Amino acid sequence: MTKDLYSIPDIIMSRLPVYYQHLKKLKESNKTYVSSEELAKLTGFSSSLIRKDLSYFGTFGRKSYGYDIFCLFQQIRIIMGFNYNKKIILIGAGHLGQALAYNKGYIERGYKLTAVFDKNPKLIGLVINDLEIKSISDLENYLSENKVDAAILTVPEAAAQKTADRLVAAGIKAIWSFAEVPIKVPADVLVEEQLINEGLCKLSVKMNQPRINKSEVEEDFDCEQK
Amino acid sequence: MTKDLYSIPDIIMSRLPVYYQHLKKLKESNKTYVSSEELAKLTGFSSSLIRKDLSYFGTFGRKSYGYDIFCLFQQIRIIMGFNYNKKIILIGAGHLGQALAYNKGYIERGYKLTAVFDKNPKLIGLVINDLEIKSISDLENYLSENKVDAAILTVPEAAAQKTADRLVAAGIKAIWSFAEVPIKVPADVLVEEQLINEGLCKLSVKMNQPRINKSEVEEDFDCEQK
DNA sequence: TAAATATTGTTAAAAAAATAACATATCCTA
DNA sequence: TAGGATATGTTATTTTTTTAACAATATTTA
Ligand SMILES: NC(=O)c1ccc[n+]([C@@H]2O[C@H](COP(=O)([O-])OP(=O)(O)OC[C@H]3O[C@@H](n4cnc5c(N)ncnc54)[C@H](O)[C@@H]3O)[C@@H](O)[C@H]2O)c1
Ligand SMILES: NC(=O)c1ccc[n+]([C@@H]2O[C@H](COP(=O)([O-])OP(=O)(O)OC[C@H]3O[C@@H](n4cnc5c(N)ncnc54)[C@H](O)[C@@H]3O)[C@@H](O)[C@H]2O)c1
Repeated sequence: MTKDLYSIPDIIMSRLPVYYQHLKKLKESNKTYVSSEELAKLTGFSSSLIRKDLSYFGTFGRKSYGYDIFCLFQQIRIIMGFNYNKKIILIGAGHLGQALAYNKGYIERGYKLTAVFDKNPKLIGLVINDLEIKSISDLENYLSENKVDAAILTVPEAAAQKTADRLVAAGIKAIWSFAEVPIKVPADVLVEEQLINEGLCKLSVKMNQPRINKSEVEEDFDCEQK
Repeated sequence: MTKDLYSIPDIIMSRLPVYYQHLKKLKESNKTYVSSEELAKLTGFSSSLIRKDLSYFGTFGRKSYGYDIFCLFQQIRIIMGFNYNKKIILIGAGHLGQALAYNKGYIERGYKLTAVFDKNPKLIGLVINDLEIKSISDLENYLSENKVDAAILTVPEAAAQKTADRLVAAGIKAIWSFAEVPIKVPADVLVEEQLINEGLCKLSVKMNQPRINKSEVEEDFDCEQK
């Protein structure tokens, strides 16, 4: 792998989780090889695009055979950094926070959940997924004593920015935020704003288009131009 | 709005939820207008791109002033179909299903949750968000008697495809799936696979790149080429 | 009211991404 | 072992997307 990966194009990066998902599934089948054509059928991307994407990272295929499913899967894990152990904490053990804590999707991606924090006294002390929920007031103390690579932010919108500020002040450099509000951080901190409702938006747009084209929509609500 | 919206380019569509999110926030400030330059600062897209995106749908701006925040927000709601009432059901009232049911993110997007189904007898009959959880065995019956536009799928991976098949057979034309496995449906059915862990993947990739470039990664696990 | 300023909508140019094409290599069969 | 079949990796072409530039127009200021 000779390529400088500092700058994986976003567009390629956005397809990696899709490849990952399909390879994970394929790995459990009795096949050992998969062709770019088959992957195209599964993913909806063209076979040409898939070969191009993969060739960005190296030469993984075998002519007239295709790609070794297991090896390609491992390579994608390396590219995405899943084989590297990272520590993560969760702030906000409400509905979504608990769902995420139990789900363990983070484990296969190389993250170990090391602490969970909340503000609600009724939650503090409860155990979810083998971790006792800590008081948010212990956050700074915990972070000063434990190296943590990233934080999951599942507090209510109103608390999101303030909590992010605290995390940043305490040295956190990567935040996975589920708050429905955009949060601001210094340039050296990574933030991924996970818009959970994005799929719902897309469905709505697609379901809506036939209506729009039939002009069934009244568009005016005293916002005329000029 | 004269443009045929059947084919909003995916790339534009993918930015609409971001505009929506920021406008929602701006709407609560004391500003009434916002310029493409300000939106650029907030969203990270270039001002030029923002003007181009918006001009795809119509002429919403006011020269030397910018965009009326409220009107633009409403226009985006119309484009995304949020002002149109849709009915949705939820299948799988586990951790994630319940979080979604309580969250109400669907309400502002024009969806009304009309029923929740699960398989677990311990859950059936419980009330979440004013809805009594029904038995999944009542699904077909319910759908034959009630018009439903879409379904949220939050059952375990193993049950995802089978459940999707049942939904399709019962006439559902749009599925918002959280299962971590790709599901197959006929061409006339819309599916949005919500990869919740995508943000975690992106964080991992970005956190990993300095390491990769320092070649700290051992890449071989008996997958050499040839 | 005229000049300076601001900001859109659109056109032109540049850059990026996707597709198509194909040369090359490997496999399989007869 | 020769010849057909298969499927990669890469190059060339096309298409899409983004950026840059700017003319047009409204607003603000002096
Ligand atoms: N639940 C969903 O399906 C969903 C979907 C999209 C987005 N979100 C977003 O995710 C976030 C959490 O949603 P939820 O449904 O879990 O809400 P929730 O109310 O169930 O949970 C929020 C938790 O955060 C805790 N909290 C509040 N302030 C805190 C603080 N300052 N420090 C630490 N903990 C604090 C609360 O005690 C609570 O336990 C919200 O921002 C929401 O908009 C949720
Ligand atoms: N929880 C998360 O954070 C998270 C993240 C990403 C993806 N997911 C995916 O979302 C899905 C649900 O996750 P979860 O954490 O809520 O799991 P969960 O086990 O808490 O909930 C699943 C629910 O589905 C019900 N169920 C099972 N089979 C069913 C069937 N045939 N018909 C109807 N209901 C059925 C179960 O009784 C249970 O209540 C899974 O596919 C998971 O991979 C979850």
